Amino acid sequence: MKVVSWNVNSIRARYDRVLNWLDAHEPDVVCLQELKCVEADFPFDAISSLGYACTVYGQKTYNGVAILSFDEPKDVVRGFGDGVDDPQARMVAATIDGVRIVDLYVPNGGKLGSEKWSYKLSWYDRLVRWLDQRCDPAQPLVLCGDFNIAPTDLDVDRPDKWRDTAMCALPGREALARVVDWGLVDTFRTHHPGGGHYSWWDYRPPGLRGNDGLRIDQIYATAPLAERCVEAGIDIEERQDRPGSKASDHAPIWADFNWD
DNA sequence: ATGCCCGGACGTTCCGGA
Repeated sequence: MKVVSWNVNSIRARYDRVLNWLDAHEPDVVCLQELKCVEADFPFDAISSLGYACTVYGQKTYNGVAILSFDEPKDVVRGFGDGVDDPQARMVAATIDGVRIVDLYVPNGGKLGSEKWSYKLSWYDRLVRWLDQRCDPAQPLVLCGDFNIAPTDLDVDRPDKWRDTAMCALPGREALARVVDWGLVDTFRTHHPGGGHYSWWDYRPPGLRGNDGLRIDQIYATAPLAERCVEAGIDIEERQDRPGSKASDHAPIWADFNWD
């Protein structure tokens, strides 16, 4: 089972790229973030024609997540359902081929100390509560997406520049660590213990040209699944613009599991 | 100290992104 996570920065702006990439790689499960559209504007027909069922949680202009899968999605959940009044579409979950798939677009966090920063930290707290109450680390589960946190300085090209930002500041890293401590393994880090691997580069200079990257997209797995992860990677080629085709600011990341 | 580059929108500049 090949699982992909990709923040596409607008599914409509990335329409051709996403279709071509899916056609070329044929992953079993694809978790998309930042659709930036409501469900009615999602390209169901084109993606379905490649064989995928689409589980979409959309939102106008901002956010929006989706899980694409060859197998039928079961037990679909949109949002934490924790009683918090939160209109932002940042989480969707489904069970596919016996694996619980959880797709996240964690809030950016804005400036440290801002309202958005508080929202990000509380969102992480809600995630941990949801995992504790609704999921089991002894069962096969994938938790993936855009976490908007570089877990350690190994995941940052210029740690000094990014230290006091929402992507790297200690309270955020501690919040992410509490999620991981619930019972998760970082599939990429397991297979690539060294630094210098990133999944996001700002459009603005120095960006990709200057390799000012962060590894803020991750595919985590619980132990019974992580021990079956045979390889993981980042498709940095897809971060490159091509003639007439602009890239997302995030590269797709993937993990391959020996599962069925 | 800020913008740089993008995408989206009751657009003609703004907001949000990370």
